[in-house]
Amino acid sequence: MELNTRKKKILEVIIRDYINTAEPVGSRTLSKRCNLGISPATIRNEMADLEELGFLVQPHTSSGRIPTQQAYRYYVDEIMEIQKLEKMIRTDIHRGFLDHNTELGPTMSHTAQVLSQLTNYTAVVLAPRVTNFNCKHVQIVSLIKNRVLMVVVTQEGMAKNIEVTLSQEVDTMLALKLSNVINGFLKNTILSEMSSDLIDQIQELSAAESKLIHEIIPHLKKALMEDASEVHSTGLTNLFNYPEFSDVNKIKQLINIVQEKQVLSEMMTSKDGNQVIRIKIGSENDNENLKDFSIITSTYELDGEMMGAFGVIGPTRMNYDNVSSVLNYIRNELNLHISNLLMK
Amino acid sequence: MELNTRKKKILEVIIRDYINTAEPVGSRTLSKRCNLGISPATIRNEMADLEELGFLVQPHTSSGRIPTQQAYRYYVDEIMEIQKLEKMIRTDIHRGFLDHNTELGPTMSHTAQVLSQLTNYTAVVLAPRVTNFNCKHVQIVSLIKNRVLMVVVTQEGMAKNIEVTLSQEVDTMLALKLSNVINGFLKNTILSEMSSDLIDQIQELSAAESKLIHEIIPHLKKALMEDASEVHSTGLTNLFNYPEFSDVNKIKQLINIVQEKQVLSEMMTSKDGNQVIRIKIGSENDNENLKDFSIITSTYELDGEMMGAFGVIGPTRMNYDNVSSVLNYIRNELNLHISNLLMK
DNA sequence: ATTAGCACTCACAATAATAGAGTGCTAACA
DNA sequence: TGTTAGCACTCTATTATTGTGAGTGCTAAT
Repeated sequence: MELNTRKKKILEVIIRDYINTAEPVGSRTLSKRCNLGISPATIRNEMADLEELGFLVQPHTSSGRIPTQQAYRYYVDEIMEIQKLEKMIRTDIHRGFLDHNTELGPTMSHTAQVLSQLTNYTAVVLAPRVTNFNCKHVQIVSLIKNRVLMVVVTQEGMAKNIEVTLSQEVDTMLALKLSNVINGFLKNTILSEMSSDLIDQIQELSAAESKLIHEIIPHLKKALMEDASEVHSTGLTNLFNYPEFSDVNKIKQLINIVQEKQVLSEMMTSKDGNQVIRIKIGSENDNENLKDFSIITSTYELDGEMMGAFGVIGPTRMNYDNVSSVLNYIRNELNLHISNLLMK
Repeated sequence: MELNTRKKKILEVIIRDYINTAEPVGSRTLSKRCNLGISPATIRNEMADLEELGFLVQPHTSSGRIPTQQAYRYYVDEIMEIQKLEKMIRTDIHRGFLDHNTELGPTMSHTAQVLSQLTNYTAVVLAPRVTNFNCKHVQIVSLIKNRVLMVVVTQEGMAKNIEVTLSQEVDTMLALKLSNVINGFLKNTILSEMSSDLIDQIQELSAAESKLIHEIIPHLKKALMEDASEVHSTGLTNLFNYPEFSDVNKIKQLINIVQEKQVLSEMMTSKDGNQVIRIKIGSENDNENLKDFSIITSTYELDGEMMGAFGVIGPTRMNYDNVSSVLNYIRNELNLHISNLLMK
């Protein structure tokens, strides 16, 4: 769908105005506020056209108009350009990361903090997922009686805990031995491809030990499969300040979204085109609870491999420009710091 | 403060009614609803007295009356009696726990689930804190270059991860050696009392190794000190259904409470008398955000030692009877299952 | 001591009136 | 032919007005 230059300009101004004020935009105020050099009557005509094309709606006859989701989509695709953040803000963010880049956890929660603060929306950050990375080392630690803790360490230096109860008692020495056996296998295998058949080939294992290993492997695989990476969210209450969220039901939806970490995680990591910044507007979201929201996400990488995702949830009347700029910059910062953190 | 029998009875009925309906209670409806055998006029007189004594207030002249915090306090201390839960509910809960008692994490989140479901308020459960327990074992796992993961295991079989960056590279072998050294010390020491002076007495350590140990010990201590145990919360949206929470500001307060896990944790674990069920009503809470809420908490134990806490957050107009009964029973269940889980 | 009766109060709901911002349409204009 | 001024009309939001009902306090009778 192509719009002529003037329609495009008018649509842009309307959207900008509505994003700022949350009030339906009328022709008169519009012509006053931004001097486009055309009269309200002309604007009215154009607006009527835009309404017919599906870009605008009137909440009721004889009120101003508000943008439809289609309008936001058009704005995002055809009008908006991602700006570079101001120099001052950039250095602020950069410094902030330098102060928090000692450990992975703090880096993640700091990212969420910064995101929600810069955008005034709700921020979500997914920590790196351990699954699918090359497993460097598995350490089995005896907890008590027949309960053990398995610590899986990836090539990149990330760790994940898995706690399981086995059929037999495991003391410190046995735990060490089991670790060694499993690590022997792991030298060159991606964990998710590991087969427990190989175990039977080992000679020096007693029947009991072999049985334990057979128990352990599926636990490892299963736990890594369903590995929902940590989800950090901040600024939940930011959204409460926007008039569209004075409705308690919307707030419920929001809370449900943020609490369903599994869903959130899948949604944010699912590939979808090659865009660096992914924008989902209102009903473009599959998740029922997100139909009234927009969500803008991006991902961070290590060696070209996607490590995790982060993004912002807000009203469909969202400041798409600003959020995109922020995500864009944060993405670079994250890529930088994560690689420092894990590979240094 | 002592009230005569009739005043006590009337106060009780008013509180019960208000808890159910959230509407100011008037003399006429009261005398109709519960046949106390006295006329509205008499009730009016008694109510006027109760108001003078600080137990009731009128939202406006010529409306019914609602209980004050003082009234709830009196009700909780002098009127209410903790009932045993119905047999059917008890067995339901018990079975539920049996289905979720394989690991600590699931048990905790299941507890939160059950609590919020049975009470219709917001539930909070603190997982056991590792601090102050006897440390059985520390395993140091090499992550990458100079980053290591320390896994601390307590006598009771709980584990905690601590990730740190050291000044030197640590490989798998060195990690094992460091573990052994530290475990040598730990045999009979509570970790928080461990001194790094002892390290210098060991002969077989190289200067580099000794230096590493000196770096590690403070990290261990610090991490365990500030150990905010995991906080599980559920049923945040339960409260939205009560009329007192149609106000967005109250919701903000609630979310702030639940998100300040550190504060919540300290508040719930701080000792305060010897009560099994601890009830804090409105402004009795120190935390500013909790001034409009009531919170009822209890603790669970292992060998007489407090392991963690759990409780329910709701409006001051809370069903104190029911919540107390539920907490009381859950407490027993938790004590039972935790000991099975950790000691079996 | 209790209660019936009565005048009074106040929040809340329903109704009506008014103002204001916006629209669509028509006719005049460049 | 595109643009604009003018005008009648529409609809919401605000304010004022009124009635209703549940409740109270007080007084006098039981």
